Amino acid sequence: MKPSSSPPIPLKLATSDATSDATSATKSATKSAGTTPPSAPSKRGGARPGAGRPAGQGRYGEATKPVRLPVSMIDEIMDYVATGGRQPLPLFSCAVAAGFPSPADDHLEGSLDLNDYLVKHPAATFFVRVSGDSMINAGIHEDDILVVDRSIEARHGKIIIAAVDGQLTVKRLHHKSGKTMLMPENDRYEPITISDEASMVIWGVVTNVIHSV
Amino acid sequence: MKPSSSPPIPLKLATSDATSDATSATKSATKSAGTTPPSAPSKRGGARPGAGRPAGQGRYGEATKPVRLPVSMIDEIMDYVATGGRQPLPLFSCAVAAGFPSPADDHLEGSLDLNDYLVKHPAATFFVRVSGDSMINAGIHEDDILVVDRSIEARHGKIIIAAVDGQLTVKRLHHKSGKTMLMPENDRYEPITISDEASMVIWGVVTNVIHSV
DNA sequence: ACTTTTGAATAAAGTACAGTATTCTAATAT
DNA sequence: ATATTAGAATACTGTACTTTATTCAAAAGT
Repeated sequence: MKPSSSPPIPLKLATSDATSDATSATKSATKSAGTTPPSAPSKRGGARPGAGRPAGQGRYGEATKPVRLPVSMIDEIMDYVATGGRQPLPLFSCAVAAGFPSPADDHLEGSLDLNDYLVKHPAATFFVRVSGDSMINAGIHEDDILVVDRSIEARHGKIIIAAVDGQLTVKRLHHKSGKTMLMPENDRYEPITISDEASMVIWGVVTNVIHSV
Repeated sequence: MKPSSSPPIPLKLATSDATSDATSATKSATKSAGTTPPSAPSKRGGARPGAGRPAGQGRYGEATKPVRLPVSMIDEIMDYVATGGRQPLPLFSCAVAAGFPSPADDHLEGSLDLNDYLVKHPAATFFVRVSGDSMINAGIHEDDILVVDRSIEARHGKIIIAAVDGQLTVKRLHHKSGKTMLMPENDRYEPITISDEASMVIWGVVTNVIHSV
C-alpha cells in the first residue's frame, strides 16, 4: 500500500531536449559562419555574470549529494525523504491561553515524534492488543494497544504483561509480605495469587495505552 | 542478475598524480628490464576464475546504488538505514491460545508501526495534550496525548478539538434539532451550547488517545 | 603435509563528469 | 514602450569510472 497522501515534493516532468544543445548550436553557428554572413549569428542573451539557474531550485530546494544505499531500501528511503523524513507533528495544549481570542501559537507546545515519545527502547519494546476488560478501571479497554517495555523492572504497583499458564494477561503487579499477586482493576474479577513464581513469566512493563475513540 | 555476462575489458588508466614520482620511478626501474631478470616476478596467487571478493560482503550485505539526497537529511537517513529503517515492532495479543503452555508465537499477531497505525494523514494530523478531566468518562485523562485528524469530517457524536472563545477544548460534538452543543463526559461539567457557530472553530476529530500509565 | 605468502579476481565505495534543466537578460521584434 | 526570443550561465541529476577493500587459491616456504 502506498500511503503517500501528501506529495510535498514537486516532481518536474522531463521535457524533451530541444533547448539544451548549446554546444551543437554554437558549433553549427560557427560552422555556418562560412556560408552565412558573419553578422548573422544572433547576439541575444548576452554573456554576463549572474546569469544561470539559481541555487535551491532543485527537487529538494537544497544541494544534494550522492550516497550509496542498499538497493532493497531505496524505495523506502525515497518515500521517507518525500514525506519529509521523520515527522514530528505539532503538539498543542488545552491550557488556558493568556489572552483571547487566542491564536494557534498560544497553544503550541512544540512538536512530537510518536516513536520517540512512545518507544524509548526500540529493541526492548513490543505491543500487545488487549482483550477483555479486567483492567478497565486503569483505562485499559478491549482492543487497546499497549506499549510494553521489557527493559523496565517489574516492580510492585506496575502494570505488567505476564504469561500465566501459557495465557498472556495484563494486570497490576502486587508484591506484599512475600506473596505475589496479579490484580485486575475491575470489580468483577478476582486477584490472581501466584503460588509458584515459576509458573509466571513477566514479559514487560506497560508504559502507554493507545485507545481508539 | 547480471545481464552483462561478458566481462568488460579491465582498462586501468594511470591517473594517480601524487604518486607519479614514485610510480614513474618504479615503473622506469621495472620497465628498464635490462636490470631485472624477467623471471623475477613472483608467480603466487595464480590467475583463475572464481577468485575475488564475494558479493554481499559489504556494509549492508547486499548491493548498493548511489542515490542523491538533500544534504540536510543525509545524517538522518544514514541513521535511518543503520537502524534498519522503519521498525515495525512485534504486536502480541492476549487472546486465549489454542493449547498451553503457549509459546510466544501463539500470541503473535504481526508487527505494528506506530506512525502507520496512528497517523493516517500526516499533513492533516496534530497532537493535543489534555488538561482537565471533562472527558474522563470517554477515557481521556489529564496529560493524555490526543491524535487529531483535521481531514475527518466533524460529525455528530465525534470527539473533537474546538476553539471556543480562544480556548482550546476537547468535547463530544452534538448536532440536535439544529442546535450545536459540546458535550463533556463528566457529570461535574455542563454542556456548552454554541449559539453563534462563528464563535467556534473546529480544529479536528480525535482518532486516538495515548495515555501514560 | 602443512603453513605462509602473494597477486588476481571481484565487489564495495566514493566522486568526478557529462548531460540536462532552468532562469535571467540583452537583443530583437511589434 | 512593451513583448518576445535566444543564448549564456549555472545548478541539478544520474551514472560511469576510479579507487579501495576483501577473498581465494596457487605457489613458495617449512
